[in-house]
Amino acid sequence: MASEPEGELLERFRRWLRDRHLPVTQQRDLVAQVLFAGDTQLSVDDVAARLRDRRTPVGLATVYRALDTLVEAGFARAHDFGEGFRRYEALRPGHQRGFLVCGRCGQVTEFPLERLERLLSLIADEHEFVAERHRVELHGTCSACRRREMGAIARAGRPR
Amino acid sequence: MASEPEGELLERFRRWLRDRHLPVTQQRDLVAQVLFAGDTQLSVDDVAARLRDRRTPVGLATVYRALDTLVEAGFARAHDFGEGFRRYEALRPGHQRGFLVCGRCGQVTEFPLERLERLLSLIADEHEFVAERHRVELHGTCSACRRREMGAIARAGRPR
DNA sequence: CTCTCTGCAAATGATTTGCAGCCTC
DNA sequence: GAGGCTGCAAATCATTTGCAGAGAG
Repeated sequence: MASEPEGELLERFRRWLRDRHLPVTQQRDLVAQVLFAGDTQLSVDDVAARLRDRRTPVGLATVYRALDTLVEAGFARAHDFGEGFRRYEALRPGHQRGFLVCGRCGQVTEFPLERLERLLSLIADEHEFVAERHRVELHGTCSACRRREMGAIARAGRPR
Repeated sequence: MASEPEGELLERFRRWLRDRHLPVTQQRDLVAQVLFAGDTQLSVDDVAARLRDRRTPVGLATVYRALDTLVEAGFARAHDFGEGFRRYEALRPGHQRGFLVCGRCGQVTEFPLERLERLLSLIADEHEFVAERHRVELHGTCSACRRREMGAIARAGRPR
C-alpha cells in the first residue's frame, strides 16, 4: 500500500535530527522504521514486539523516548482511546483521518477528514487559532454490535 | 449560567439508577451534583476536592466509581487531553462542544459543534455507525502563544 | 434481609527517571 | 573526546481492586 513515502519520511526524520545536532542512533531509526511501516495505530508494546520479531530488540524506555521524539518532530501523533495506554501513528502529511470508535467491541474504523477540513479551519480562524492537527472521533456503536444488541433486546425484551 | 438544567439532570440520573434497581446513594448523588454544577472538565481530584470543601468528603475510589457510573448512564463524558489523567464533563443534551487545545500553554477553548453535526452524522451513516457523541479537537497554537513566539523569532531570527 | 455501595489500603500497570556505560559526530 | 543516547531497574502516579462493614430498597 503505502510503501513509497516510508523511506522518504525516514530520511526527513534523520534530517530533522541532524539539523538539531542530535545523533541519528540505530534505535531511533528502528523505531521510526516500524512506525512508518505500520498502517495503524501502534502501542508502545506493539512497536517493541515488532522490533523483537525483527531481531533488533530495543528497550521499552528507549521506545518511549524515541516515540516522544517523533511526536516532537511532528512525524508521529499520540492517540488515547481510553484503553489505558497510548497508541502512536505515523503522521503522513495531508493524510488526516478521523475515527469511529465502537464503545462495545472497541473496534476503531477510520475515515478521511477532507470533507471536514474546510469547516475546521474556518472555526480555527474565528478563534485566531493556528491548528496543526485535528482529532475527530465519533463514539457509538458499530453496525455489527448494533445488530447483535438488537437481537439480544428482541430475545429478552419482555419482563418476567 | 446553567443553573436550570442542573436539578433536572440530577433527577434523571436518580431515575436511571432506580430503573436498574441500583441504590441511589448519597455519594453518587454528591458526585453527580458536583459534576453537573461544574462548568468545565473536572479531574477526579477536582471533584474530590470540591466535595471536601463542601464538607461532604467522598473516597477517591468511590469518586472514580461514581463517575464511571455517570459515564455509563450517559450523563458524563471522559476526556483525555494527554495530561496524564482524565477529565470528566457533564453531558448536557444538545450541548456538544469541540476543543481548541494549545500545545504551548495547554489552554483549552471550547466551541459549539453545531456546524459540524450535519456532516458528522452523514459520515456515521455512511459507515452504518450509530454515533452517541463526538469528540473534535483542534491542536495547535493559541493566539497569545503565537504572538509571543513570533516576537521571539523576530528577535532571534537572523543567523550569526 | 439482600444486594450493592463505600472506604481504606494494597495492587496494578503504563509511563518516567537515575545512572553507568556506549555510541554518534 | 564530548554530549547525547541506551538499557536496566527502581520510582511514579493515576486508576483499579479486595474486602469488611454500612446503607438503600
